[in-house]
Amino acid sequence: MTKKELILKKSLELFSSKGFKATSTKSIADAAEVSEGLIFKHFKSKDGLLSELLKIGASKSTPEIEKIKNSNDPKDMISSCIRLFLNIKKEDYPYWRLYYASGFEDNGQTIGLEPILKKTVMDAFKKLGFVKKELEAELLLNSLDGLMIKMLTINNYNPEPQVNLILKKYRLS
Amino acid sequence: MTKKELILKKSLELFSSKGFKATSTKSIADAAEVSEGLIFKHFKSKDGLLSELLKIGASKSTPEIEKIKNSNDPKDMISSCIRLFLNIKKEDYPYWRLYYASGFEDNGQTIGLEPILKKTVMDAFKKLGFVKKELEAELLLNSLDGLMIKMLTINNYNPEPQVNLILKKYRLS
DNA sequence: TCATTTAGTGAGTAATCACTTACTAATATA
DNA sequence: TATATTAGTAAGTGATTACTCACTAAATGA
Repeated sequence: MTKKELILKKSLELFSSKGFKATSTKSIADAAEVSEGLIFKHFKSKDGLLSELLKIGASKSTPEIEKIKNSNDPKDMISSCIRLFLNIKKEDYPYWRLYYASGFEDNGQTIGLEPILKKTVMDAFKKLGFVKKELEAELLLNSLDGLMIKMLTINNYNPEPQVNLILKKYRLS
Repeated sequence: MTKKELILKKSLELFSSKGFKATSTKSIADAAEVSEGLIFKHFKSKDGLLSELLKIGASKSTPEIEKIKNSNDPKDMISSCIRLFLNIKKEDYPYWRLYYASGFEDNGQTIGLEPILKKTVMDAFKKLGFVKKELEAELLLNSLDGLMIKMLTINNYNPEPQVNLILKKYRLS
């Protein structure tokens, strides 16, 4: 692992556990066992380091989300939205925690899965003949966001029972 | 309004919008137009100020939650849990935002309504003959938490359509 | 009335903050 | 091989941090 990768790894850990503001560049340098200056050589600023992390995190989930979007059977699509959570690797939790936490900050964009999946889920509900497709899509994504937050904040939380219950509610299991 | 109350008011605004760590005691003093020292006279430390705010916030929601807990008809109980959101005053949003955001920090306790309402909702589902009462309670509270987060992070978000949809799903409207 | 507590201030404090600079060592490229 | 770029560091920088201290003014209570 290069020193640059070490900085990314340790800063992700610290940002996602202690918070962005509460993590000093010195504490990152100490954790990664590099000089503080190197952080600024590679990422220009603390904010630059954060956005690099968010970019990496986004790129990790993009392929799976694209796969969902390209599904043409609406039942499959909704089902894989719900199952999405089961496939998130433990090692990627910090990225998601960073993403969700940033929604609570100043100028934070909309939180959660809604901006990513709302249109997709709405289309699927429409194809399935739901009348209030927008409300239904929102309800599903709100439930999934609530579940996601439990996964991210409770240690060793197992989302599978909830996932199965939701699948059952939508008659998809 | 006393200067102490002014400190509480302004710090609540700043903590809930910029975040606790990102808000300096000087910026609070400036906003409240008092000397920085006065903050420490009244609250001993920045952490002391935060916990005072969380205490006040909790005391604001306690009466309503107690009322829900004391309801003996399970349908009423679940229905008023869901309706709870409609009664939260806009002026109290910053308290809730503080509460939810703190769940994302280190050592943050469990997030959301679960620790407050899970037992109550579980009992209600049991009385209504639900088999998987725990899972059902969790699902409902997850949905409500997801909704709550939208309310807290999206400006002028109106929760009423979602509340009505959820009530309908549980045949309570 | 007089002593004590409380409210409030302004000018500090050491520590920490994000970031810079001047520099060396390694590596790539012509 | 000569040159330029990159990786990396140690020691700073001024600004800001939470917090303290010595002090005054006002309120309170016996």
